[in-house]
This record gives sequence, structure tokens and C-alpha cells, in this order.
Amino acid sequence: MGRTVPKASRKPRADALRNRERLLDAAKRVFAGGASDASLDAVAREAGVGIATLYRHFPTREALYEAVYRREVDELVALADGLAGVPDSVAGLRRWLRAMIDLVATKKGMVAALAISVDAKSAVSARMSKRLAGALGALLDRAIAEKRIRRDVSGEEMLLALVGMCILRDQPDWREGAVKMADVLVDGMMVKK
Amino acid sequence: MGRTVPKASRKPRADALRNRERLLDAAKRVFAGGASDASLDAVAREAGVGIATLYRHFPTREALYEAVYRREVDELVALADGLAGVPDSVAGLRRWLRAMIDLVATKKGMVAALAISVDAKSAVSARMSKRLAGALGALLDRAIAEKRIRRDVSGEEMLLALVGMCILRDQPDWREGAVKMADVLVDGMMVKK
DNA sequence: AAATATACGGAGGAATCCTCCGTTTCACAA
DNA sequence: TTGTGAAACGGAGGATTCCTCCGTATATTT
Repeated sequence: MGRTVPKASRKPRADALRNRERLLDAAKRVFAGGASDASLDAVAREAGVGIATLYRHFPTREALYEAVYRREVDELVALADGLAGVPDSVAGLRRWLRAMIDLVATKKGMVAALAISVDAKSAVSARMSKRLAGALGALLDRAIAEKRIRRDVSGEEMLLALVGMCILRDQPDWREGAVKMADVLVDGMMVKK
Repeated sequence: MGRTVPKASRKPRADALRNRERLLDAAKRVFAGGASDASLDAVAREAGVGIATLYRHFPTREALYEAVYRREVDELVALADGLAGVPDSVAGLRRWLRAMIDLVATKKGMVAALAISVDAKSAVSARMSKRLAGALGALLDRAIAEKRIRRDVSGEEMLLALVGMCILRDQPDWREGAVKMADVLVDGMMVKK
């Protein structure tokens, strides 16, 4: 019996925090161009840190992705919150989709991360897409409540379609096409009147 | 100057043909469940053939994909030809999209193959998506000519969107969602009247 | 300063990719 | 048939990446 709580856990070590930051910076740098399939060894090397240290901080590739892109996901979620107050719900929806595409356009690595997060066995960063789907779902729900769009498309479905549309393509004209298709998607969801 | 054609090229060797077949069969079997990232060593092993033989017949992973899925692509192209004669052009379009999704639903490995074919540096099986985009483009063009859908979406763009929407997802309800989104896409493309 | 919990680095086994090269087999002609 | 050279074969092995194990080093606490 006695203390099932082992210890009053001490303060985290300074070198651990420092290395975590270094790894995140290195990962951002390495994933920047969309090379999200870069070797983790390379990331560790770039960070000037042993490979074991990387794995200790981020047990899986997805965990690293999640940490790297958490901030951007946060931003998108916040944006959705902000857009909830906009008068025109459909316009808000369109704006959010555009923001999502924009972000993806700059952080191409994130798309792959998202894809992996959805693509099977990744319970870890599935949370990332869950949150995005939730944010998008809220926007959809509002437009649905106003009877402006059909009600049988979930945030998750829409997000998958959007991400899917972005995931391919390396060409420069990439963004425009994605925006266009996103708009088409919204057009298709609007109830005819 | 006689024969610029070097030789009256002899008949291909029997063992070469046999091994090619074996490799294709093995690949079909191995890729069946969508495990299109299976190791090529495994495919060679399954075929009971040396790894070098695999690489000799299919220099790249994409070349193997293309060979495996050529038949299905042929079918879709043929279907598009057939649907060109259907009275309702938009209905034909919808039917083709559905067929594409159906095929993908059974041969999940093909999606990954397609994705890879689009995803950068794969000149080899880019042909596969080119042909599909062409087939789809023809259907679109017809509907455009009849002024039934907007004219600024290309076959390639639409295919990318569709494939993207399919590429994620492992859940059983997968197909229905994809069909729904494809319909939404078409709805969004129809000119309002 | 000593104790100890915590973190570090890198060696190294396993898997995969792909090439090189010596050996074997087949198609064709004599 | 049999000989011969072109064509195909197999698998060893170097390179890369993944991930774990474990001995060493260091920060925090007493």
C-alpha cells in the first residue's frame, strides 16, 4: 500500500526541453518543402542530436508531425471559432476552406501528415484531423441550421475531400485549382432554391 | 543503308514471359488488400523468382503498378467511350464516376498507385492517370458543350479531386461517402438555371 | 557534495531498396 | 541434333532507414 503515486515528480530537465525545441525546429526545417517522408535520422542529424533522443521525445513519426503542426491546427480551429460570428454562414465556410488550403500551400508537409493521420493505424495524430473535422463541422452545422446547405455531409467527410484534393499535385498552379474545386464542392452542397 | 532496324528481333524467351506472368499474379495477390506499399522483395518471393528478375521486368514500383492495373484502366477508358453515346451527358458523367469509385473500392491498391503516379517524379505510370483524365475529360467536354456544367474544370482536376477523396479512409462505409461527395461535386459543377 | 532519477548518444540488428555479375537457359541456325 | 551467343536468371551485398538497447553522462534534489 502506501504511496501508489510514486513520487512528487521533479522538474523536467533543462537539456530535455532544449533538445525538444531543437528537434521541432529541425523537423520544421526538414519538412518545410513537403518532404514529410524525410528520414528521421536526417531530422536528428539536423538537430545535432542522437537518434535515440528523437525517438524518446517523439515515439512515432506521427507524434512528431502532430507536435510540428499543432500550432497551425490551433490557428485553424481558432479561425473557425471566429468565423462562427460572421453574418453569412456559407461565406464563412468558404473562407475557412480557403484558409485551410492556404496553410496547406505553405506547409505542404502537413498534408502528408494529415493523410497519414487518417490513413489507418495512427491513433496518435488522428487527433489532429479530429480537431479540424470538428472545427469544420461546426461551420457546416451552422449553415445547415440555416437550411443553406444539405445536411448529409459531415465535417469529416468534407475535410477528407478537401485534403484529398490537396494531397496530390506539385505544380505551381496547385492552389488555384484547389480553391476552385473547394468552391465547386460548396456550390454542390447548397440547397437549390 | 540497309536495315536501321538492328535485327529481326527474335521471339521472346519462354521463361521471361512465364516469369512476367508470375510476377503480375503475385503482385495482384500481394496488393489485393490495398497493401500497395508491400516490399518488392515480398512480391518476388511470392512469385518464386529472384529479386533481380522483378526489377528487370519492372524497373520501378510504378511500372509494376501500371502493369497490374492496366486492365482496369482500360475498362474505365472503354466505359467512358460507351457513355459518350448516352442521351443524358451529366448522367453519363455520374455513372462513370461511380464506376471509378467502385473499381477503386475493390482494388484499393490502385488508389495508392494513382496517387503515386500523380505525386511527383513518376513519369512512368503518370500515363495511367493521363488516360483516365482523358477519358473523364471527354465526358466533361460533352456536358460542357451542352452547356450543362461549368467549363473551367478539367478532367485532370476532377480526377485529382475524386482520387483524393478516395485515397483516405479505411472504414467500411467508405464507398457511400465517396459516391455522395462525387455527386456533390457534380451538383456544384452544374450551371444554375 | 552525494545520490539518483533522468536524459543522452550511438552501436547494431532487421528490413528494404536496388545493382552488379557470374551462371544458366533458351531460340535460332547449321 | 547440336552448338552458340544473346537473353534471362538468381542472389550476394552495399546503402539507407527504422528502431531498440544499454552503458555513460548530467541535472536536480537533498
